[in-house]
Amino acid sequence: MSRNPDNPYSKLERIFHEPARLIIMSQLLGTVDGVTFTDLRDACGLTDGNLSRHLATLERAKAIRIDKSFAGHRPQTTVCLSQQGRDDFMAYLQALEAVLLDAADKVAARQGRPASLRSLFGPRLARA
Amino acid sequence: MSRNPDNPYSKLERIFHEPARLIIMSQLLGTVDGVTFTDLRDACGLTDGNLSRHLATLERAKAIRIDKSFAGHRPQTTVCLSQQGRDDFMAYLQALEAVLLDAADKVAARQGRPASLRSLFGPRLARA
DNA sequence: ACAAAGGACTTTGCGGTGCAAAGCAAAAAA
DNA sequence: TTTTTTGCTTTGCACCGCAAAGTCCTTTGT
Repeated sequence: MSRNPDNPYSKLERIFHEPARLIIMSQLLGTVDGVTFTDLRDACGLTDGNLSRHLATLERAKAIRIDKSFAGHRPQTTVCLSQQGRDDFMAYLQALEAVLLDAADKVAARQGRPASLRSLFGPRLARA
Repeated sequence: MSRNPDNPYSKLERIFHEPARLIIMSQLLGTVDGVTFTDLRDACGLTDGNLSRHLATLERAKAIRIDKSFAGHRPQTTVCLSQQGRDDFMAYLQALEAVLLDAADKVAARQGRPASLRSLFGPRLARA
């Protein structure tokens, strides 16, 4: 990875390339006003400790904002995607797509047929 | 990730989810008779040490076979995708695709337009 | 009023791993 | 013969994901 850092794989930002953070970011992608800690935990199927740690990591990278307030008398943490986080994550997703297309090409070439994501990965792309 | 292990993200096999191994497997996907250590190293842009370690990991997972022979008087390591490795990696790629589609849906929903991978990630998918 | 239970997180400990640098053995070059 | 190059493997360390434990407050019995 170090010798030619201009391939699509080198753009796979480590910060997002972790399954737990991938799912966190995907959840946040669908929101406008952020999500509470507990909702996010349940939606992602993560343990409290895990989510806490990953959120800290994402906050350090300025991908999210973490607002602490109260709901009634209980503490309530709200997680919100930052604009930079949204932009960076979209860039990461595009890099992922490039990786996928590259692999699809390889398989197609080996089988001597034209590259076709649909026939490689099934009919789901028909929706696009 | 531990609470509901039935989401597409939980299928992102760690063994393949490492950028270096992702590129290694993608390279192998295009081959029939395997690749030499040095060719693979150059194609992937990895250092010797790095490639060696990742190959050992992939071999332990039975994703590849490593054949050692001689070319003339020099040692020559040939790396070959196993059938299981090919199958498992294809499954991983499908999981990746599901993640991508999920994210695309989230973005589309937030913007109030129908899900469309093409418009999210650019025109490259038009080839499919 | 007091104790026990529950909620909302955070911190700790550790096993695993990616990476670069160093090491090694054989062959080719000088 | 000494040096350099080739073709790898091993070592060391710093980082990191994860589960378990801990903290602090609130609510619910009794």
